[in-house]
Amino acid sequence: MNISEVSKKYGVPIDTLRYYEKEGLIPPVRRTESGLRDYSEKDCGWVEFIKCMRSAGLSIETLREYIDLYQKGNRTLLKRKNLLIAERDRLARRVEEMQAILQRLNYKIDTYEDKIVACEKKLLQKRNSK
Amino acid sequence: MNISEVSKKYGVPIDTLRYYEKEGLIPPVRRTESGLRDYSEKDCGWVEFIKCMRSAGLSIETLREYIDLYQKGNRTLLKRKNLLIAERDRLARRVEEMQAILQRLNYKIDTYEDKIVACEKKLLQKRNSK
DNA sequence: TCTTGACCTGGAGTCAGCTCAAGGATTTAT
DNA sequence: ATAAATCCTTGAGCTGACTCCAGGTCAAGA
Repeated sequence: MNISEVSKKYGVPIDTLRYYEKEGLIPPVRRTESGLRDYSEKDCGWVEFIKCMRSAGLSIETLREYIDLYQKGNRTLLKRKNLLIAERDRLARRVEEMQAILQRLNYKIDTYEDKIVACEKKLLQKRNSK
Repeated sequence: MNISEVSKKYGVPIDTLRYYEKEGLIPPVRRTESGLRDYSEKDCGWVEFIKCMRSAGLSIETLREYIDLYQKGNRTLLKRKNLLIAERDRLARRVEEMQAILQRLNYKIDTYEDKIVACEKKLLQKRNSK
């Protein structure tokens, strides 16, 4: 699979794919004889994983670290797990925070309803009193 | 309340407070005779609101727009409500996405448990066969 | 064969959102 | 009364994460 196919398949810009690889977020992709990237299934898996984790807010730095550990093989399993746990916990806290803010927004929207009704009433009264 | 008190109270850096005001995220704060900012209760309320909304990911631009509408008075009530609804919907989608990724991370962590157990077993077998 | 489009690299540019620095006025503690 | 801390403004600098550009190579259709 060439780079533009991967780009289309996962909705990640070509420049970003190259950037991720350069930054070590994706293990080096195999090349054709002439030097063009040829993504394997596994490479695609990485692209999808990185896209997903980035969208959850994991930093480039964190993901680089994870891939780095991955490339060192089995002896980093525990470290990788702990990294994932730390990120999961961070994400969980973030989600809770956002849910609370969601509540707050909902409440605020409700009070806007009331304000708008009150405001219309006032306008109506004004009109009637003319 | 002076700027450093507000900064401490809400955990927003002084520079950021000035930046928010300059960018119109907070209505202009009243000054003392000599030009120092003197935050009212209401100003503090804005600071808290902006801090909260920023932490939920609302953009500077969006918040500027909201404060802008607010300062135009009652005739923008509906617009403000609609803005809040749009942001709430965006946030809700975001939260759902993040929950899904949380699931995925949890699953991945579980499989790491298994891998680690399998790996330890293998090591043990090696040691015994020596 | 020629040309057009996709790919390559290295490095510069961009954007949001702060954060810091310089130079000067004001307030507060001694 | 004076030194130290805090405030002010303007404008530059920084960080993370891309995104674009120039200049060159490669591949596939007319």
